[in-house]
Amino acid sequence: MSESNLKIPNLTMTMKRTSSTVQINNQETLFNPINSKRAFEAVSTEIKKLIFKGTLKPGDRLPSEIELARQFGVGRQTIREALRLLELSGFIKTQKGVMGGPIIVDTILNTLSNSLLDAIQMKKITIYELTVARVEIEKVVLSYVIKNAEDSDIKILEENIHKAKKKIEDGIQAFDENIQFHKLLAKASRNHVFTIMVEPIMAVVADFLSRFEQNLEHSKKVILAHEDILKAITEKRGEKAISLLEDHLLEVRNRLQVFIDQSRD
Amino acid sequence: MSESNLKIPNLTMTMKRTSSTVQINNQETLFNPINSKRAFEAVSTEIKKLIFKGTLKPGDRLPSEIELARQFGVGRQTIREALRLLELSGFIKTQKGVMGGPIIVDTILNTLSNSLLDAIQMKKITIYELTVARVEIEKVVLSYVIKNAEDSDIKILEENIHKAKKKIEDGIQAFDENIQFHKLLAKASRNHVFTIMVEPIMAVVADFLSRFEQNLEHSKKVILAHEDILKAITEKRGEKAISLLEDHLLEVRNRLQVFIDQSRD
DNA sequence: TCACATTTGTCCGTATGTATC
DNA sequence: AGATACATACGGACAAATGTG
Repeated sequence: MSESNLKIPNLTMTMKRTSSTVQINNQETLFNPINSKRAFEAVSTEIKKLIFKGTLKPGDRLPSEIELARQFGVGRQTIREALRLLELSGFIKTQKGVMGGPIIVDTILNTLSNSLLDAIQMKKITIYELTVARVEIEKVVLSYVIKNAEDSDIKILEENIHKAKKKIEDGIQAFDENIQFHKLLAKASRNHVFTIMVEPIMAVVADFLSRFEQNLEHSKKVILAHEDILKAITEKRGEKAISLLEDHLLEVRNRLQVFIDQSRD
Repeated sequence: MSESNLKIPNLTMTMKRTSSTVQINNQETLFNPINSKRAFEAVSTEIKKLIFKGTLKPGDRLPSEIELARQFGVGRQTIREALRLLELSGFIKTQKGVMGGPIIVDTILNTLSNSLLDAIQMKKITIYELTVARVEIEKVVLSYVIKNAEDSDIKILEENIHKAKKKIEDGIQAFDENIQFHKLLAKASRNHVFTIMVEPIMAVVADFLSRFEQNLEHSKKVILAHEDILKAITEKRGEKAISLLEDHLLEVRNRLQVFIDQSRD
């Protein structure tokens, strides 16, 4: 399949001080400006650059560790540590075996969700904060859905509801579909920033909601709320849609209240 | 200072299948349930557990790599790869030298912002999308600033403006301070989720703005806008503040119009 | 200032397991 | 089934940084 006699461009250790991509460290970040970049960081950054530039795309195979070590002019351990960074950041996965090696993927949003969970476990973020932010962001998202959504988006949302209803008819809960609905809404806003922000939040919300014993009645209720919202969207009744969404989200928030109370302070 | 004759509890390779932390894989994650956990992942998970449990707290020093390798019954390379995961996740930093070693820190929120930045760069988000999202998110943020900001937050914002003004008087642009103002606003919302979201957005905005030749006149204008906004905040005039912010951001957006036109489609 | 010990950073060689052909 | 190519992992070695006496 994917050709992989890739030559990492002429970076054979051109990396002395890769003028790092956009930095966040403007100020007071108690971090690394002192620590001259380590080799594995430089390698990781170089590969990331190639991915950002589009030279490397999901599905592409990187050369094997040994070959990477040769091309970058570093040892294998360095390459391995660089790959660990890329893997944890959601840029690559590794496959063992003969046609294996590092493969470019795009699972950054998963990565984000996991980090969010870590942050919650470390109590740096409370579920209260998260749900508050969720409501606000989704309200904004919805206003852009009404502005920007195309027929295809509406169709996808309708399919989501349809699938959910079918499950209910079969006596199965539609948990995943109901979470998915909100992610699809974000996509329908046609703004990737919103998509990126909503995805990990919904993953965490799903994680917490899944700890309740769900029941069919509730699933059904959620679907009906989604249906109403979608209807208001198609009718371009913006304010109606937003108020429906708000009601819906506040109800979900109440169901999470147990967790919220636990984490509020 | 920090004692570090820590003995990692009796985990001398008890890790066969550490029942992985909270999972997110609800759906379509094409991921790892098959792949039996690798040694460095197991080590990483064990150490993370100790951090979550509170056994290890920020400031604590972990044993040296060699000692960790001994205690876990694995090689040093495995320990190093585990440390890379923990480092990138914001749980530890490493210091060289005699009193060095892995040290527990808590920079998870930074990690989150960095991941968001990766996602933004990966999705090839247009400046148009970015500025649209920025305006909306900052408006929400500001409404929470007015609700939640404490005197200390206001003070910090005032200091920011003061510092910026001083720079202008000295004939120096106050670029960083003017970017910082928006990050500080996010912090003053007292919702960490907003803080995390605004950070990468401002990083990208700063990156684009820095490509213009800035001038003192403009810097000054920006500071005055910030000052007006802050004044409206302290006077609890919410709507006024928001409309001022909106004007300000739209003006910035106009300055970016060149790029926006280029990237709009 | 100058050794000295400690610890990360890095390289190399080797062995093993595993997936593919 | 056997050969191949790859990740995974171990151990030894040395350089570089850093704090101590």
